[in-house]
Amino acid sequence: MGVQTIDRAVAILHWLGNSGEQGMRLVELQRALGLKRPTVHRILSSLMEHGLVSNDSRTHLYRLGWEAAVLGWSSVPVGFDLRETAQGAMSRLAEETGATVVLCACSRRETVCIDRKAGSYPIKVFTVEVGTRRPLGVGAGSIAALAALPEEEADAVIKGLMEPLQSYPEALRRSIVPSVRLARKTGFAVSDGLVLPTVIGVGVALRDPRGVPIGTLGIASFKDSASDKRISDYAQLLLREQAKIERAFRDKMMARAKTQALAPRPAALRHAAPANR
Amino acid sequence: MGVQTIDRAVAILHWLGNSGEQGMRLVELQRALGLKRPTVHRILSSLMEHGLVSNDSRTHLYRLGWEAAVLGWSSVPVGFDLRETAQGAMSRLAEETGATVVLCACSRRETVCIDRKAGSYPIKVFTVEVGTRRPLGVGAGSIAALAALPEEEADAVIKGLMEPLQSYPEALRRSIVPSVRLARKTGFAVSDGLVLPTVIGVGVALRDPRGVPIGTLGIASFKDSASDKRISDYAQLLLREQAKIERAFRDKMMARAKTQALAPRPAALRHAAPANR
DNA sequence: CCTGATCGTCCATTATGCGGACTGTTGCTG
DNA sequence: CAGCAACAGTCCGCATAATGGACGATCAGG
Repeated sequence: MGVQTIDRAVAILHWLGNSGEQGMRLVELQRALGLKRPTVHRILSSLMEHGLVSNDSRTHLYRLGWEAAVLGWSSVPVGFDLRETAQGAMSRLAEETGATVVLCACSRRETVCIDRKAGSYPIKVFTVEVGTRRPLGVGAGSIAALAALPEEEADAVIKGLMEPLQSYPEALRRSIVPSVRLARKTGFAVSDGLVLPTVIGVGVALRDPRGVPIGTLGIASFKDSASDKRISDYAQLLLREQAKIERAFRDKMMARAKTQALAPRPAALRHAAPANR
Repeated sequence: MGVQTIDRAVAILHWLGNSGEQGMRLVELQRALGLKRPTVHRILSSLMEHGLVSNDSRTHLYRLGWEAAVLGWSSVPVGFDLRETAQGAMSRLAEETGATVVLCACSRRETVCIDRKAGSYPIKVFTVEVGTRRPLGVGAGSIAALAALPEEEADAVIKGLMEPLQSYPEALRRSIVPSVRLARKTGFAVSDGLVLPTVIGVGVALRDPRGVPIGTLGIASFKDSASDKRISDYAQLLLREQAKIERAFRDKMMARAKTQALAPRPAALRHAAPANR
């Protein structure tokens, strides 16, 4: 089905994204992928030639490169940038709660952290870095995203999730089904110390105009005597911002639909050429 | 050197980015790449499986997919998002001039449009869409980027540029060297009807804290009796915003350097795994 | 209903990518 | 500072995985 080399290259890109600014060494990647060193090295070299991967020649650490960012920017139609659209929400939430706000994008059966904002509260909760990938089901926002799927689809996804969740505690795995059920009713999800013992998280899903979850918005704070009380406050704030963001997407889409009306279908050849060799 | 399949996959991604929302048909890609149809189709299928490419099943048009955006977001350390950082500048410029503002990212020997904002002026200049790739040398910002390179490097790049610029008018090619020289003195560049006859553009380079050009900011408007006079006004505004953006990057980098101080080097294996089969 | 365009799939061939084995480099340790 | 261990990078013969010619399917227009 897939093309072996591309599958491997994409896997490498995912791992490097997940490693964030820290980066990864060649052997780490080798072990992670279960491939031989020369193979990984060759693919990395190729990706580096294209700028998708960069390599700190001092430390030999590999990271995602500038071209990965460029590819992303050039793929997002003006106004549909999730990170940008959620900017205001993130600032307001960090300001109002003082806690840590996390924005993730849904990526197949995972979520990827794409932005993070720390509030003023002196003890920061930094459970995830930008780039971190985690299977759906891990974290409050993630649960909310599952709850936003059509019930059958969610069940199917959850079934397939048990394997990647192997490395997480069983308590987390067992909590998914009931948590999702609850989130379907309330519209938000809570993760009470399941991912990290002392951390409590509240999250909502962000849906595109068709209702498909494309991201999550969450607030993380330390568990203490007052945290139970805070949960509902956080949830209210999150639901408010969720509405704003989703409306922004709807509006953008409407505006777009108007200017396009009925676009020409067959489309003759374009000429201006990307100069890749 | 490179891995054939990866080279081809990246070339496809570049072409699809360049085609923007319009998308491309299979045969167009086939012709563009000079490959056989089954080959292109197989690579496309693989990229689709990974979500990097999407396919409108009604029109059979291929476009960049959601995962391309996700990859981009997850690759950009918080605060170093060019598109986001330039947001304010784009709005102010569009507001103040009423003209069309264009933001590009430098990508090897090309520039890629990554954002666009139309001012209030009733006749819009839409020469480029988000995603459009053009060789360096085409457009005012592009010239400014060349001028921001060390002189020797710029000369080398310009030399290698003549081939991809084949499809552009000779007047444009001949204007590059003198335009770059001028831009080196003034700090901005002007493209007077060279890309499109009736359009005049002014642009500046955006440099990272090391001085390397990573993007361009430009203003495009129609040529008329007053346009000569407007050029210097536009240039002043652009230089102002250039300073702001570059300072923002410098500040972000400083802040980052502080929190990191001396990061641990060897870095043990991380466990949390991206679940790509 | 035919013609001419495109999209998608099959499968034999072979060029392409794979990985075992070697060399070079870095940094720890006694 | 010699000696070792762990890692980065390169070479090249072999076989596997990608290639592309050929075929069938689909759709639009005349």
